[in-house]
Amino acid sequence: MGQPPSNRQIAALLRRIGNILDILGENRFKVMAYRRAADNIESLPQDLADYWREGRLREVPGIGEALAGKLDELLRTGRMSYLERLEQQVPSGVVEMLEIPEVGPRTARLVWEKLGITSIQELETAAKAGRLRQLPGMGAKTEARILAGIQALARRSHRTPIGEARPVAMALLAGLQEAIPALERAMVAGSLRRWKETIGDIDLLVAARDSEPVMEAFVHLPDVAEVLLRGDTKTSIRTRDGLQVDLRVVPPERWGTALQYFTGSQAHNIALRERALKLGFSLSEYALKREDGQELLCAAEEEVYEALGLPWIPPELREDRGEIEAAAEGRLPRLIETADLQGELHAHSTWSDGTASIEEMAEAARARGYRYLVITDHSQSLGVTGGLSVDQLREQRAEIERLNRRWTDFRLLQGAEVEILADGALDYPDEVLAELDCVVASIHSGLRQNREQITARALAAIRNPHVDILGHPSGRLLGHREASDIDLEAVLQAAAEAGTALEVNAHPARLDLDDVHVRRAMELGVPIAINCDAHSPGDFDLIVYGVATARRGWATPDRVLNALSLDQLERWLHTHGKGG
DNA sequence: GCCGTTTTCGGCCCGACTGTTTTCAGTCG
Repeated sequence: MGQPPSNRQIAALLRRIGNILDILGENRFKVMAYRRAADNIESLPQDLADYWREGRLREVPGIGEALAGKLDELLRTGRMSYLERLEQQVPSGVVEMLEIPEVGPRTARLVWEKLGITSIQELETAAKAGRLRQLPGMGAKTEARILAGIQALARRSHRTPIGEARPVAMALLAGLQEAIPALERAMVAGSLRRWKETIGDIDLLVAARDSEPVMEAFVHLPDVAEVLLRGDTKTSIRTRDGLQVDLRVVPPERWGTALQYFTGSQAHNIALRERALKLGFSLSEYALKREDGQELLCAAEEEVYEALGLPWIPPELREDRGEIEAAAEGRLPRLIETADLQGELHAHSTWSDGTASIEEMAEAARARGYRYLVITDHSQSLGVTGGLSVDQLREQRAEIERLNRRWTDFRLLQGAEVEILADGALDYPDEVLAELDCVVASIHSGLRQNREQITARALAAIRNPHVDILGHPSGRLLGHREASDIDLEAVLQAAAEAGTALEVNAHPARLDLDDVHVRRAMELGVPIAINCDAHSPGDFDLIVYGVATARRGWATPDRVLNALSLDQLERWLHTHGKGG
């Protein structure tokens, strides 16, 4: 039997069931149940197949008796007969239509039944020929919206990495503030405020008495390519590079409820509203409403949570992954903050593929208030990066020692980003690694090896007593390269045993470990290092992305290596993995 | 479909915007 399906594949199957049921007009709560289960499975840190093997499927939120039975069949046989039956009832092209913005289950079913349309291609042809407007409840405008939706889908079907979306959002906010200097408050909300690794669309929130001038200024910002909809409280535009941006304007006295609502996530909000109902409130973006209709306004977000008997919950945690329960029980973690960080453990210089000298990198780190910086240039086998030979490594040591005489409040350490070779050996011999202060071991080649091979490489590195940190463990590049097939659960278990740290690479194209595996690292007691993998002084600014990812994984400062003081760090580097 | 500090049955978040509507359906978040 082949490999069990991944969580993502299973989630996709359940979403497919949900979509087909939706088109067939099934009970919407049943549809939602499939989608909710899919979301929950996708955010599990371990393979669902592991839960299944241990008979713990029902422990996953959203999996009840019926779904457990279907998943059991899938994991036993590789098939799900229920889905196969459903697929015979609706052509796959009709299901695909749900991907089109503006097209939902009703529309998909309508064009299928009335016009016999069974693909996005046919839908486009029919729309262009003006045949959709003949359908009941449809007109020329709807037809045009659908056509625009099909084109938008072709232009941008994927989510945008946060590193691309965030600067766009900041520029739009700055543009608004410039156009309306008297703007009371303006903030990013939505998945961007939660620091999700990819962003579907950008949500902006503004407090103002009069929304009209704000909306007017917004649609005339230079980056706006198209106005999708325009109302009193909500306006949506598409930017020139295809990002959708929603702007909402609320009166200042309702800022708290509005910010809470527009920050999401949807799952968090639903859970919060259910809690509100139990307490006799109805919660919306405008107010908490009592059963007698009386409104309780919240100008600050804290007031919303307080009214529901909860402490304020950091946006990074708002995914309905247990944060509401933890808040209710006073168990919210004290999350790591950028200000906790004392140094950087992964930085390159001109000795390999960095753009700045060791001295420039050190001064930049020191200027940020860091107390230490580990220089980790590439090892010899990575030719394209100018990896260092053993001799060069020793020359570099002299340079670092010379520079260190300069400061009393700051220290350079010598490390290396040593390549984990295709056969699992490290790119420097042990006696060379032993001379280094801090060793980051990473995989840059052979990323397409099968699961056993690539996992074995990582495990060998983790168990080498000279290796302190496993760099960017999954090897993914958001939007460019999928994660390798590495078994991260095995990696985390081995790291817990060996006392080796795992990196949370802060580069917004990596964010690797990701949030759910950081969470698992916290459960297992695995230390993490939040690293910029800096190749220039400017890269130190990327730390915010890494800290946010760690926070999304419930990371606390006591588990973060570079939150240690220099003394503590040196002690840790000296003793870990050596039985000390 | 799931789920339970009232419920193993009867609930299941709440509202904006648009278009084609004489009062609402569909989509979205």
